[in-house]
Amino acid sequence: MESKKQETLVRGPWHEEEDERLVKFVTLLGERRWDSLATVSGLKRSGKSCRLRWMNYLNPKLKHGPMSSEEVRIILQLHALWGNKWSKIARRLPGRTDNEIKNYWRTHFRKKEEAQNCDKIIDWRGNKGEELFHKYKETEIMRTKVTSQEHGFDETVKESNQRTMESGQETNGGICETESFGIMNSPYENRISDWISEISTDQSEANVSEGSSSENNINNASWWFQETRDFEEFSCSLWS
DNA sequence: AATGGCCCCAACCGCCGTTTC
DNA sequence: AGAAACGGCGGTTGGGGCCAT
Repeated sequence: MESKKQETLVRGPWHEEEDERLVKFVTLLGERRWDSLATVSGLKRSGKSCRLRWMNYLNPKLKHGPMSSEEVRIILQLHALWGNKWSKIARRLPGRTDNEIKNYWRTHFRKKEEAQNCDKIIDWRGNKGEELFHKYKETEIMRTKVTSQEHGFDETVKESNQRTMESGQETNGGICETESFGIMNSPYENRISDWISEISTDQSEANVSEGSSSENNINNASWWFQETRDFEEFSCSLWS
């Protein structure tokens, strides 16, 4: 039974229609119970796969674009503090995913660290690579002093930023300011927004236009949907 | 123009902790 | 209380695209 279910699952890259459908159902049902969502949506994907696609790509809160030097600085500092705790680091970088940060780190820093044994880094982006990496190593040393993780992070970064300011180097004064990063208004985000507005303005159309299986899926969804929360609440939790 | 190597990143895997029944 | 389902996490892989030759 389980193996038969596995056989029918689609794997590999997502197609546009799948993305649209996933966005539609996440908007409707919320970011939870991914297995149920996968079943109900009619997507031949595992719940895990749906969750991953949403979390790493489709979520409109995500930024899509190159890392800013400020983000890179934060990644370096936090990696020095926490090591490969990508999800933890990602929580400090609104709009960035653990996967993205992990990939970024591996691409830009891991080899350099290995190759140069932490002593020096080439100017990887034609701007403050060496300075950033120096700060990273500084912070890494400071990590050894940290006893409480959460407390340690806050205090260490404050100290680090304080020192940076005192030495007259450029800073924005702290990690909290990443909250103010703007979401890039890419064509991609516009498309997502379009899909979402389509959903919220014409949900009934989905029942009619998407064929009988989808109709059943949406009908199946409604009972579960009503059991949990109303649409307003979902909207708030998702998009605010 | 062909091709081989490298880089980047989306997606998958396996494990583990948490939640639900 | 315990089993099953679910969700989160870090590591790994595979393929597409770019670039040098």
